Formats: sequence, structure tokens, C-alpha cells
Amino acid sequence: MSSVTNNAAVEHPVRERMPAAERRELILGHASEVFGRRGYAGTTTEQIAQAAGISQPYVVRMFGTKEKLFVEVIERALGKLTVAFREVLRLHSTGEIPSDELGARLGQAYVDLIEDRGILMSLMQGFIQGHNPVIGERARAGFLEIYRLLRDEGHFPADDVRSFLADGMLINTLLAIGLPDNFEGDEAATELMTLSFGVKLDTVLCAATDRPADRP
Amino acid sequence: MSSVTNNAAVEHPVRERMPAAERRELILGHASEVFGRRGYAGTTTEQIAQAAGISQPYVVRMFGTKEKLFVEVIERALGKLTVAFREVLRLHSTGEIPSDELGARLGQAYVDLIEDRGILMSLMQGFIQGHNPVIGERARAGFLEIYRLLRDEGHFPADDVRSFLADGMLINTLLAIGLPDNFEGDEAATELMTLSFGVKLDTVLCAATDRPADRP
DNA sequence: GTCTATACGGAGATAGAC
DNA sequence: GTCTATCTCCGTATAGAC
Repeated sequence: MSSVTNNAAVEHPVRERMPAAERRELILGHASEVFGRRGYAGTTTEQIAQAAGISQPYVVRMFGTKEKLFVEVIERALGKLTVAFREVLRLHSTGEIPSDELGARLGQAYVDLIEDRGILMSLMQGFIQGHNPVIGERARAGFLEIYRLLRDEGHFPADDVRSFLADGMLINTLLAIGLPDNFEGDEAATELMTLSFGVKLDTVLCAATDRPADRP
Repeated sequence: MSSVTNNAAVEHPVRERMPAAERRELILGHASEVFGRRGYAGTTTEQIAQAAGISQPYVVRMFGTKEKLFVEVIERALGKLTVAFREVLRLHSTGEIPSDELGARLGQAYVDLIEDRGILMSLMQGFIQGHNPVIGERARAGFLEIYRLLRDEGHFPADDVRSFLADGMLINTLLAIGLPDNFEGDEAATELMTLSFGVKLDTVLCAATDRPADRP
């Protein structure tokens, strides 16, 4: 703090360490996308490095190991999901959302969040790592946290929460198999997506089309 | 056929080529288990070979590439699922299953089938390979086939099928994160599993405990 | 039909310079 | 804080013997 001088090239004390934190979040975002698309084992730290525009050893340096990086990616996704749900629950508790709309608003919050396919898919990738001691443990704990959050803070009957989660898992699966990107007018696919995404179908199909181009 | 003689070591004409087919099925079974546990990219052909008790190059020889082997594993799983559902639908069409039980019986058939965790998990692994041109295409087609089968041959309203699939996807996810093997009396986990698996909970928990020991 | 040996291309992680 | 160079191990696939 005391080092602030009239030097034009001086560091700004208040954000002295921000670049590191920002870069970290930046890398996590890219890692989320790549892990989500290619899976945990199928992703190389080099691919993440290229996506983030840094060197491969630096990725490893910053997170220790690929496994630790993946865990951070999942924690980040779970964190964003929790925040999104909690915000809806807060609006409900202040009366800004009537009780009969709560379920729909939570669903909407979910679909909004997973417009970021990286978040959705890295979560899915985490879920199927149940056998991995460290990743699996985190995935289980995270899933149950969401369950408890909805049940206890949302004051839903347990079976309504189960049903809500089931709908979410179907949505996850439809996005994971890439249905919105590859249905090409198929009658059954269209019907299933319409029923599953409801009024948010347009959003989902849009997000499927508006993907940013790869930059090699 | 004409080569059958009095030679004691002669091949039995009727099963002349059976050993190959049997071995193939045997390998697919092991591959299903290993792929299901470690994922597509996370599985090595060597691991499959060891599980099946043969050499790694032979695995590749028999299926061409690891990707082709994985596709066969998925086809096999989808085939077993289709057969199981079709059998229930047949019993319904002959009147042996009343209409008001059909949904429950289909669910039961599903839970029975995925007692084989290899089948369930390799299906899941296939579902998250949506970006892979060949695997993803097969996963999408397979998922839609199941949807159409239930809707058209089961004569269910489309949204009932959606709901049925959603419940299945939640079950898949709970098994994928390994909840039945790791819930250790957790109250939320127990409640969620009870609601999700219903009366078949015992079966699921049993299957989780009775796993065959690894043989290294 | 099945194996052993091996070529070949990575992939994660470390060392150490700047 | 970030890079280049590199070590070392691993994994798929092929060659070719039996």
C-alpha cells in the first residue's frame, strides 16, 4: 500500500493480485468447456492451455494436477448452480415470486444456467466419475447438497424435488447426446425436446446454433 | 458339413464357429464393464484384454479399433434394453399385464436390466459422447428408438414417456455417482434413493454390495 | 485364432531460464 | 508469473511368429 508513487508503470495496489485471480477464473472457464466436450480422461492439459492461450506447463503449475483442475471445474459449476437456485429461493422468500411459480422459476434458472454448455457438461462428466475417489466424492456431495437445498430451503415435498431433479437429468441427457444440434426435423426428437424444455426450447436451440467458432 | 468323421477331436459342425461368437460376447461383456467404470477415453484396450483374459492386440484385432469396440458395446446395451422393453410390451398385448401396471412393469424391467452396472454405465458413457461423430450419432439414434418404442408400441401419451425417461435418467445419475455404494446412512441420500428406486431399492443396494471381487 | 515384440505418437509433469 | 525444453511413461495399433 505504501509503495504507491508517481510512477506511471506502478501496480495499482487495490488490484495488485487480481490478474492472477482473473486468469484463474478465465482458465477455469475454458477448462470447463473443454472438459465438458471431451470428458475428463479425453481432455489434455494442452487442449485447455490452447483454449486459454497459455502454455501447457503453466496450466499444470497453476492447479497442481489435471485431477485437481477438474475438481475445481466441478466446484465452480456446482457453485454457480447453488447461487442461481438460492437467488430464486430468496426472491420467493421476499414474496417477489409466488409459491405456485417457484418450481417453474427454478427450472427456468436451471435452463438459463446451462445455456453455458461447459457448466452443464462438466457437471455431467463429474457425475459419471463416481468410481474416482476424489472426484466421485465431490460429485455425490454436490448432488446431495442441491437436493437438500431445494427440499429444505425451497420447502418442497421430497418427491417433488425428486421429480424436479429427474426432469433436470433428462434435460442434461438430451443436451449431452447433442439432440438440439442434430435433430434435423426428426418428429420424435422435436416432440421430446418440446416436452422437456417447454417454453425455453427456443433458447436451447439458439444456444446450440450460436456457438462461438473454434479458433485453432 | 461333409467333413464329419469318426475323429474324436473333430469339431462339432453345428457349433463349428461358436467359440468365436462366444468369445466375442464374452469380451463385449467385459468391455462393457470396464468402459462403464472408467469411461471411453479413460479405458485402455489393455484393461479390457486383462478383464477378458486375452492379449491386448487380440482385442484390437477382433474389433478393429477401440472406437468400433465401444460402438458395439453400446449397440449391445441398447439391444438388451430394447429386448427387455419389448418383452414387457408383448406380455401387455397378450393381456398378461394389465394396462394400469404397464408403467410399473417397464420400470421394473429397467431396474432389473441395469443391475448389470456395465450395461447402464456404458450407456451413460455413450450418452455423453454426443460430440463424437460416430458414437454420438449412435447414442442419439438409440435414445430416440427407445422413446418411439415406448410411445408407439406402448401406446403411452408422449408426456408420460418423457416422464418415464426422466425418472430413468435420474436413476442412471444416482447410480453413476455411486450413491448406493457410498451413502453410509446419509438421510438425504436414503430418502432420495427410496423415492427413486421404490420397492426395488433392496435390489439396487444388494447389487452394490455383491460385486464380484477384482481378480488382478 | 492367438500370441510376443515393437513402432509411434502422444500426455502429464518437472527443471530451469527469463 | 510464465515460458521452453524435456523426461518418462503409457496406449493404440501393426508386424509377424506359431
